[in-house]
Amino acid sequence: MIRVRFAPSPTGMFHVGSARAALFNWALAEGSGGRFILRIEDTDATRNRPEWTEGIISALSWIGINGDNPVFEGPYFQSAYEPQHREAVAKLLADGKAYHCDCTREQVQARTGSEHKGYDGFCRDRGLTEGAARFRTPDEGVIVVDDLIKGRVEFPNDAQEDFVVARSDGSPLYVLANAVDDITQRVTHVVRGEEHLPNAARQELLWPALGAQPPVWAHTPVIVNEQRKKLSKRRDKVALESYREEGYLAEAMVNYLMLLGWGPGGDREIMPWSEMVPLFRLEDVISSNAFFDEKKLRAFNGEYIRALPLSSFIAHCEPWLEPGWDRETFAKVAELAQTRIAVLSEITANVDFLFLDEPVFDQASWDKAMKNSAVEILTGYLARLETVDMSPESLKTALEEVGIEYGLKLGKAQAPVRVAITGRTVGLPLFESIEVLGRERSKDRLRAALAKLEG
RNA sequence: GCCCCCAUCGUCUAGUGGCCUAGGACACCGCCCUUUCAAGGCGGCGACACGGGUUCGAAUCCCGUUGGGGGCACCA
Repeated sequence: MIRVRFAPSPTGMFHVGSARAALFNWALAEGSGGRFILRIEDTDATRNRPEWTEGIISALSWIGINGDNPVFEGPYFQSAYEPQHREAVAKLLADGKAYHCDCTREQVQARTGSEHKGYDGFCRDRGLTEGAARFRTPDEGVIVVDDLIKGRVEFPNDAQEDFVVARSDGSPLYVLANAVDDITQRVTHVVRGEEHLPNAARQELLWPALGAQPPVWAHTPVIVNEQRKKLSKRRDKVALESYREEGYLAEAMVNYLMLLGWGPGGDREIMPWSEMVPLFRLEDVISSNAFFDEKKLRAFNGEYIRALPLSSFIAHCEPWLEPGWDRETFAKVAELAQTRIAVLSEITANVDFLFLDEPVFDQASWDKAMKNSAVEILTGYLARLETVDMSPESLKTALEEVGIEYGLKLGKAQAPVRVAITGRTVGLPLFESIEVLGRERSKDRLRAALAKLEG
């Protein structure tokens, strides 16, 4: 049985690159009837807060990775396994596969004459009983990492230093703890970001030294920004939560993320998770870096929004509607808004005019629409609004008639009315908007606009 | 500096020696539809980094160059 793991360390936010790695693992596990193990690597006390762990769990859950599916196992906490990590270090030491070293970084650099040479093996045969524990690496030959995505990768041993597996105080380091946990949790496939490829070389050595057969490796390419640099929290929008808060649908996010480095083949890109799973193969993951294109994500999100049943669309909009906004009124225009937004947060700008006492004021929109015969159009339409039937068709005919008087087609004549009613130059179909707004409120707005124009 | 990875339209990709006049999607540009804006329909622009091989034949295989990227902690 295939057992994969996703092993994030708790930081302040959940990275979209992590999300993709998690999805690849999840797809592999689900598609093979295997297990997906969530392991929180919380051994660094400085980056370890309960709410961060909860953030990871909730972010994973949002994209469909949670205990509702029996494929899910965990979460385990790495800190709970420290005794085993120490035991592993002790065994390595006892077997002569690791040795103590008390060199400082400065001493090593002084001996090698370079800050790039790495450790020189000075303490290998000093028989120390204290200090950091270093793993003794082979002096010649190559380490072979057979990677499902990268292929056969060779690391020359003469470029591999004796790396530290435990600090002087005995606390284990990542490369060791990670391997020990993977072994005890019987992980068969390690699927993670390419930045870990160098770690794979060292772990390829560690696993046998710990009496285990190395796992199947698969290192996914990095997700990059427009400068082709790895997405970083400092420069780029990388938090999965921020996309969620903007109104991206989980299904769209998942679909898009899966397509970064992998494709179902054929000419179809929009595809539900359930159809992707049986198609997913690590061997098909592309091995070059991929740019995170929010424009395309947006387009996908728009597709998913439009595909929503109306009632579901309305439910999804709920978090973006102000508490005082009447939900029945909103329901009347929801369908008109559905094809007009690509992220949920955009819903407010489309419907706010229905709920505010006055429409928002936008100088650019005002200047663009309130010129030429604006006063005449507004005045004429205001008069018609006294008696016209409040149906979109009649409302439209009435405006057309006013327009004809001044030699304006509907496209021109509607502009000042639209801005008077909604405050904006673009938006939902005008006559449906007026119908829902109501006769009196619509008249008030035309009057207010006229007052402003003449005052 | 050292080790490693990568290289098809601007972007994500299809392509695994002949099916390629290189396909799709996003973006962009037109046109249609149209009360604005979208949505939708139709069409357009646009790529095999370069140089050598191998082969009857190379986007596909090999080598080199160039260009990008990742990693080099008693962090994870």
